[in-house]
Order: sequence, then C-alpha cells, then structure tokens
Amino acid sequence: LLPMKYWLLKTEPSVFSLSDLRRSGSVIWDGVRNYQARNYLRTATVGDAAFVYHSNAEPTGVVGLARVTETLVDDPTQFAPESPYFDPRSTLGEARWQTVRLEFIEEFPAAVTLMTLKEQFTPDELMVVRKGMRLSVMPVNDEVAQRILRIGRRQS
DNA sequence: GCCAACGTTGGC
DNA sequence: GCCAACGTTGGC
Repeated sequence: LLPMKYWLLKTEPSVFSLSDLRRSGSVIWDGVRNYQARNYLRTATVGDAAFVYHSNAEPTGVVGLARVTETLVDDPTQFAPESPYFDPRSTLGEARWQTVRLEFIEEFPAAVTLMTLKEQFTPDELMVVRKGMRLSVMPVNDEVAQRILRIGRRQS
C-alpha cells in the first residue's frame, strides 16, 4: 500500500534521533510547539510516510523514513509540569497540542544531506531548503518524495 | 559559538 | 491590534 502523503519532520538527534526511533519501534512525536507545524500534524493520516530530518547535526539532512500509525494524539508532555514542553494553558479536556504516533520504517545507507537537497530541489519544490526555514513539520509532494527516496536508498 | 531569521509575548 | 523586545531555531 502506497503512503497517502509524505511529510518531513525535523529533530535534533542529540534530543531524539532516528536510531532512537528504531530502538523503540514506535513513539509519540512530542514537543512540537509551533502552531503551523501542529496544524500540519493535525492533517496527517494513518499510513502517511514521514522523512526524518536531523537538524543541528553532522551532517544535517534526511536520514530515513517513518510511518504515521496514529493521528490526533494529545501530546502528553503538555500536561507534564516537569517537561520542557509543559503548557499550562492545556487541560485534559482541552488540549492545545496534537501530534502523531510514528513507527520506524527504514534508515538510509547514507543521509541525504541538506547540501544535496539544495542541489536537487528548489525552495518551491521542497520547503526545507528555503533560507531561514524553521518549520519543523512540512509536507513533501509525491514526486519530490520519490526522488529523495531514490537518492537515500542508493548505496554510497 | 555566532548570528540571521524567525515566532511569541506583552505593554500600550 | 501594533510592534519592540525577547527567545528560539538551526545552518554554518
């Protein structure tokens, strides 16, 4: 079954990496505290595929693929006072931050680096190569996604 | 570690 | 509702 949509999700590997996802198998993608990113996450569908992108990393880039297995999950960290992602404005009845559950699919033989992405795609084709782009959740169109997959799966 | 480019906050 | 000040992101 083909994924319905593709996403790109940023993470700092020193906080949470694709290896961490592979180890745990499945996680709630917590900590997103930007409304535009959240709004994108709210439109995710079970079966969507997500490129995992390592930011603040060496190298930075897309390192693999995950799958959305659950949607509209209330991010539990918003209720946790000890969490850096705690949001006192959220209540159990009215949660502000929803996210998805992800499961590991694959790690690429080598990262598709930001440099490669910039060589291959214009900012119009792929949002992450836009200068100053800080959004941590972005849609990726199907054709671009297929090209990233081909580059990533190529042995290097 | 620097700093440009953001997003958010809060005084007014 | 404006917008200056501030905090954060993330490439380099």
